[in-house]
Amino acid sequence: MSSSVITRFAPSPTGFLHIGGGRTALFNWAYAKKTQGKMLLRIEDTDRERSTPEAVSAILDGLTWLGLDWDGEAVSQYGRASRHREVAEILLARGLAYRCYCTPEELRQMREKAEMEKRPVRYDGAWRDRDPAQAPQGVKPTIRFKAPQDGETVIEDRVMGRVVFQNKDLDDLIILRSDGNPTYNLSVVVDDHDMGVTHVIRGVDHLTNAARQTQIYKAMGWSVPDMAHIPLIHGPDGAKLSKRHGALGVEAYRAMGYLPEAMRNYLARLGWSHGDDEIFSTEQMIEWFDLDGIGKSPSRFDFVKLENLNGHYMRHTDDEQLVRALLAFLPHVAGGPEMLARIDAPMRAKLKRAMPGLKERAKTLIDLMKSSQFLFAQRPLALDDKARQIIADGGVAALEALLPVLSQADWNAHSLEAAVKAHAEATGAKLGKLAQPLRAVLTGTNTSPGIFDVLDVLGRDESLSRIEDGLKLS
RNA sequence: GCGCCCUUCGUCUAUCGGUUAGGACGGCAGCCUUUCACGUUGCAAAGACGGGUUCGAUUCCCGUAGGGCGCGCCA
Repeated sequence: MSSSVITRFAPSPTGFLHIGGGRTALFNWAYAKKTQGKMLLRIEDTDRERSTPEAVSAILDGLTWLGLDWDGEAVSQYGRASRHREVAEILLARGLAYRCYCTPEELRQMREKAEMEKRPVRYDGAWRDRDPAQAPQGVKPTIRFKAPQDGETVIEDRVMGRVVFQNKDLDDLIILRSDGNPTYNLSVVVDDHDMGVTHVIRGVDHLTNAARQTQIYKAMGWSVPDMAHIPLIHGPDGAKLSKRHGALGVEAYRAMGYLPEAMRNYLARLGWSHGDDEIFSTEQMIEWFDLDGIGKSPSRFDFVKLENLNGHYMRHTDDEQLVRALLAFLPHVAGGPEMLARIDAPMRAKLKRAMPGLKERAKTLIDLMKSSQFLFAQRPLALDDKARQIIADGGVAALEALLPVLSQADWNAHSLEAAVKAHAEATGAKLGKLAQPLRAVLTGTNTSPGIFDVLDVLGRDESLSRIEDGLKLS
């Protein structure tokens, strides 16, 4: 009994994997995992004009980065064209399809006329019942599906519910182009059937196609898979996703410093819910995932929330893993390779030791990259405006007093803190008045991890030298 | 224009006829504090509108408005 679930992700390789596609893939993947079924990957490359191998690898990379895998080899839809043609011929032979000799130009005029007269834009079925003997010379025909003209086509959608289309609103679509290549709606049906797909999970933009595809399934006598049409993701302003918003390839999210596990969590929560649960591991998501939990309304992409979630994942990632994530991330971001070049073994060790303080303050890997700069900085440090202000604001005196205190202390965060606090008490100085000047000369900025951790990680020699550099500034 | 779909705090959402309409992000205020964060406490914030059905509607039905998707020899 092989009643197990088979889903598929079927992107067309005309560009990168955008965020909506990523979520569709995630849902297909999660559902397959949840049911211990399979998720297949099929590249819908029947449009030879627009499909590119670069796009195929971009999509594969994107999926891989997101942590989504698929069963078996990615299937090229174009590679199955002869089977699609075969099915078109079967339909033709059974009288369920016919040759249409309209030229593209004629069709264009038909559409324009309909639009001008404010009539529905549909193929008029000119060749549906016409004698093929009347075929004009020199026109290569297309093959059109002979769609039912009466009654209705019903889709029992797992997300949208029961959706009814009147057959009179659906015209005879072309299933085989005049050049002999199949079109999308035919290919999808044939492939999903042949590949044993049991559940089709895709964007609502395919809802109308679902009706036409259902008609083809029925014409072939094939059983129709379960369908789940998920709502689209809009930009933050509610409008369509644009380049400025979320219509970025998933690799752009990688370059923005988001962790794949955070992306998975965020994307899952966008349109799908399991009660009030907000943060869950991928394992938990798989366990909980179900088509019933998918909402019907479109959602907006919210970078702020993504950032918050990402920050949560960063804080909860262990130091060694985060160092690795950062190192793996650097090649993908501007300035990253240069930074990577400076990270030798001792520097990597420092980075890891500083990580607990660093990750507490970072929402993205970009933040981490920036906030760890002080570790790599070459003496004498360039101070930013705020750091200069602190030095100018009585910072020099504080540093002068602190220098002997520090140089006599044991060099670890605990002892250094004790020494500085004792000094503060003895002199009546506020700790902040001592910590900020130290932060300024040690990091060149006014924000950093806890100052005693900074001293510790930097080490005695480097720290004292940076302080002395600072004293020379005045 | 035609067809289909959608509509709860600013955003993501819970609710599957009876709740003070809950949670999360963000916002505001406080606490914590060596900066920034983190953490923590509290506050403000929603059922598009109009009709039904019902003892009772956010929830079911109809309409209106708004939004989205589709209408290719693209996928």
